[in-house]
This record gives sequence, C-alpha cells and structure tokens, in this order.
Amino acid sequence: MGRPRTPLLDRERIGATALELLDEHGEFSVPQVARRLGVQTGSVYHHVDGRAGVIELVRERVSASIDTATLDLHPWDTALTAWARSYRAAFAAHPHAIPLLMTSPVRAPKVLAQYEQAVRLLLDVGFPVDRVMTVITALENLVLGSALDLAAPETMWELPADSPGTENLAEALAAIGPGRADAAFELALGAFMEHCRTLGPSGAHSSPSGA
Amino acid sequence: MGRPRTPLLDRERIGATALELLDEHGEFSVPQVARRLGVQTGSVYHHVDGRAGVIELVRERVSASIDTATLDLHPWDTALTAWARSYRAAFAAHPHAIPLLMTSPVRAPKVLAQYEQAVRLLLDVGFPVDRVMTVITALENLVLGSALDLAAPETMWELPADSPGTENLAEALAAIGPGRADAAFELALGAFMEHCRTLGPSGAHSSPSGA
DNA sequence: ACGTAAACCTAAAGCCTTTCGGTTTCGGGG
DNA sequence: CCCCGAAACCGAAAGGCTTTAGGTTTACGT
Repeated sequence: MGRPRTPLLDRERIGATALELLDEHGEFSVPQVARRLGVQTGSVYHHVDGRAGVIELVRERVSASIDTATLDLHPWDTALTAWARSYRAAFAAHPHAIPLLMTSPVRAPKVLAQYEQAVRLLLDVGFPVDRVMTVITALENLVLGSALDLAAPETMWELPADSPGTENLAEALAAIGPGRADAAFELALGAFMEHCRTLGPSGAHSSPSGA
Repeated sequence: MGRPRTPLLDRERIGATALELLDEHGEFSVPQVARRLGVQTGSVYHHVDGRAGVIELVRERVSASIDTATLDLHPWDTALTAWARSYRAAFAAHPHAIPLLMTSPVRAPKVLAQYEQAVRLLLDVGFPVDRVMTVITALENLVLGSALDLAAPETMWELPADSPGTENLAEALAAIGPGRADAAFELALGAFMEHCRTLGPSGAHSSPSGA
C-alpha cells in the first residue's frame, strides 16, 4: 500500500495517544498506540526511537504543563513555592505516567530552562554556589515523592481485620480526610521553604534583580 | 522427571535471586530467575503468584533491612529522624529495585508494626489524631523521593554543549560534590523535623512514656 | 498400602519489542 | 518533463516475557 498521500502519523499524535492510554488504562504499549491510530505496529518506529522514544514524548507533554511563569514571581520564596506546586500538579494530572517518567533524566530544553532560572533565583538571593543544587534537589525530591503518593492506590493502607497491635494506626487512618496527599505535600513544602528562608538571604526579602 | 527428592525452589531463594539480578543487571524476569536456579520457568509459578509475587518477595527483603530499633530512641524527634534515615538506607542498598517497589503499598506485618509505632510516638507527644497521618505521609514522601533520586542516573541533568542560557545551571552543577543526594536528603529531613518540633508537643522534649 | 498433594518438566498461547525488506508516494535536480 | 532518492506505511518474522495446562515422579498422612 506504500506511502499514504497524507501522513497518518507524527510525533504529536503518537505522544498524545500514549498519554491517553496511560490515563485510561494505566499503561501503554507500542502496538496499542499503533492500533488506536489505525496503523501497523512497525510504522511507529519510523517516527520515534523505540518505546523509550515514546516515553520521551510523554515526558515532554507532561512537563509542558508546568507553569513557567511561577519562577518570575516575587519574592523568591513565593516563586519557588509556586513552582513546586505547579511542578507537582503537572504530574498529578497524569498519575499513571509518573512511574515511567521518574527514572530517566530530564532533557527537554524547556525544563532545563526552568532549572536555570531557579538556580539564578537562588544565587541572586545569596545562596552559595555549592549549596544551590542541594536546595533544588531537595525541593525536587519533595515534589516527586509527593507526586508518587498520588500515583499510589487509594487504599494505600489496607489493614487486614486480623491485625493485632495496629489500633493506633487504624485510628489515625480513620481520622484523615480526602485531602491527605495534598496536606502532606503542603506540610513538607511549608517546612522546607521556612527553613530555606533562614538559610541563604541574610535578611533580604526580595530579589536584588527585582524591585 | 517428577518431584525432586529435595526441593530445588523455595520463596526465600526466589526472592534472593530476583534481588541479585536487580542489583547486577538492574532488572529481572521470571525466566532469568529460573535459569539462575537451574530450573524451568514454569516451576517458579508453583511457589509464587506470578511476577507480581516475586516483586512482593523483593519488597519484603528490602524492607526487612529497615532498622526497627530506631523508633525506640528518645526523644521522639531523634527516633523519627533515625527511622527515616534507616528507611531510606534500606532502599539505597538496592537502587534498581526502587522503581519496582514505589508504586504498590507495603503490606508486610513487620512494616505495618513500624507505622503503628510511629503513630503511637506522635500521639504520645501531643500531635492531634487527624494530623498524625499527614506528618507520617509527608515524611514517607520525603524518604521515597530521596530514594528515587538514588535510582536516577548519575547525570540527572544532561546539559548539551550547545545549550545557551544555562550558564548558571552548569556552574551550580559543577560545584556539587559526590554527596549531592545525601546532602539533599539531610537538608529536607532537617527542615521537616525542625518544623515538626514546633507543631505538636507544646514544649515537651521527650516522650511521656519514656524518661 | 494407598490415595492425595506437592514439586518439577514439557508445551504452548498470546503479548510485547524491534528489525528488515517490499511498495507506494513525494519532492528536488537535471 | 523525467527520474531517482528519501519518506511513510505494510507484512512478516525473530526472540523474549508472562502465564496456564497437563503429565510425571516423589513425599506424606491415614
């Protein structure tokens, strides 16, 4: 049947379809993507470098929804907090994609630019160079750890009825509301930013490059 | 050839072999486990409920190396800090296993007992019941996020040489030493515990059930 | 002693990833 | 205007993984 008059595939549609499958079924495979696009499995490999390439497309799609503007906010701690929230929200929108995106490096230029901006933010405010990546890594760990929590099954803690000696745990579990994941994230984020405020900038409450 | 006089397989050896393969090759499959044990693939399924069952064995093995005694320490914040460190260290010993264990809950009674103990610790010290799980979840997110960082490739941020506008990021990356992951964890852990100390116990610095 | 259950093997179905050659269409150079 | 290489899709196939099913031998309880 040869080459079609109008292309049936492109990287956009492949990435979008893979993300659809992830949202609907929690997983995806190259044959599934191909079937949904009305195409033979092998054809996908003409547009993408294997399954890993498809995952890369998904990563770009998910990270594209991080709000870039947050890092322009003032003062610096407001910017960092808003960035972390937006970062987590982007992953939260596609919980089942999280395990796939966690373990391979970030290469998208758009995301790299955000890290560059965050670094500059912290340097401007007085953090020492050799501490900046520590702060950013810690914040990132916090975001990803909390995002992972969103990917976990609802009933993370299945207490078997015949489990003696877990009365306190059962009581604590019964006392939590629906916003447990959000509350935990906000708690950790608040604590971290509070600590950061006492770290770098000696009394400076706004970026020197700003107001 | 029928049933062997002395069993060739048991759950212990299956779990240990799967963990070995994960440590050596970063992944495992049921046929690989079977080959290493000198056994046919299908035989493994007589001892374990599918691949997921093998993963469960790995989970038990990894979480078994969490130091239970840490939660008996005094005062309570010392106990919680030591527990978090031990928790993370258990995962850090098998970085490639982390992605497999992240997305499904811990059900092992031994681990549940630790959570029960942590809950009791916080209740004793004055945390309100409906906040205890928030604190524990936040601490857990912190631990898992940092553990995930250990599973990530060395060069998490691959800066292409031709990337303009990432000078600050490049400089910050060059300034970090080998202990970047540990430093980030300790920073976040310290900040969180510091915040927790101001939260629950109104001036009580040691557990009432203790000294 | 005998039947049942346990433990292993062989075989096979069905999925996934990836590669390779064949066929048709598009687009640029002569 | 013609031609030829590259692009895009199809068909097919190799090889691995997961899981199930049936067959055979050994151990154990009654």
